[in-house]
Amino acid sequence: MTVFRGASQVSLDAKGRMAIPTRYRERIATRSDGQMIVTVDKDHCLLVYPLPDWEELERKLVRLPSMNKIARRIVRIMVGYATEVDMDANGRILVSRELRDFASIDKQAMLIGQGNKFELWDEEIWNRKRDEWLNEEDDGDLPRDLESMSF
Amino acid sequence: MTVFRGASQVSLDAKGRMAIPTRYRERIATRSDGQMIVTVDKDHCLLVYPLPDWEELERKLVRLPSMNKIARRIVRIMVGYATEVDMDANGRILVSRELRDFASIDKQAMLIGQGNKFELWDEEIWNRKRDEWLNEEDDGDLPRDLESMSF
DNA sequence: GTTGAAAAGTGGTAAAAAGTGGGAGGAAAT
DNA sequence: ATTTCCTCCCACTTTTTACCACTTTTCAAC
Repeated sequence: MTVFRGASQVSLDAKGRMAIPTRYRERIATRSDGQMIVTVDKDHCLLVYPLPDWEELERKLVRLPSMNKIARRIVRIMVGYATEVDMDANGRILVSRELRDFASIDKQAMLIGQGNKFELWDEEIWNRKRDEWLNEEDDGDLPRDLESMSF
Repeated sequence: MTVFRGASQVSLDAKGRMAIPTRYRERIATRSDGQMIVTVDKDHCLLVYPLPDWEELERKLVRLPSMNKIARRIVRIMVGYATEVDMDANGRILVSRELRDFASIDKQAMLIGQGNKFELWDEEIWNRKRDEWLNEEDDGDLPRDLESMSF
């Protein structure tokens, strides 16, 4: 299965409409007839899934043990904010005000391909976080597999 | 398998197009029909892979433990920026604005052969860093294998 | 050393594709 | 019933991309 990858600068218009970069459109149209789910992430960005991929994840989420506090919270938030959107004739999706507010997305955003989904960040926040992450990476424990990996 | 080696000064035009040095072209055309992936490195340069080599690495990356923060970040950034490019009829690839911005690449750059991939640096930054690296004292621990190696 | 030919580098252009904004029609709410 | 909000569609603008053409360099032969 092909994966989504790559970073694109995207802009949202006054109505909250966002154009999906062309290189992804055909894949999305094929996979889910343009139907996607947008929800929130604990890092305060948004997540964008083709509908079937979301459904698969959702099935796993709702099966998590209800007694576990952390699991409950994640499920509550992710399922709670999950919003179905459709690509319009111009390849745009409408991102609701609630979701935009959650992620502090105004006009300029970054759409980041992450395998079976996208992350959507306010552009400024993305750039700042990215540089933080790159600078922090030198300390802390690396997973064994990563330590021995050559890029 | 042949490896990429050697440093080449390359220039990008106003559109971000960069000519791959001729000596590499045939190898790339053979290996991946001209398809390559450009992504970012934590040292703020770009990495350029023939598509199959990238895919192999990507498979390893996405298998890293999701719960590990550092691994998550590296994957997020490397996959997040990975952009597919094709050599055009003149042996050039188009480096997107996002990637050029990340690595501060303007007109003049250095393409550094590094085995199965290339590094791409802004020329000025490369020259400065290179001198820094050469002047740095040999402090810190060397890997065992390096200590005992004779050049 | 000079000339010629071929290959590589570089920039431009035109057609096509994508991005963007606006408005009309309809639904929902008050 | 009127107003507001949404959604879908249309049209215009901008960007992208593929192709072409010209310049420069390289290499070889004389």
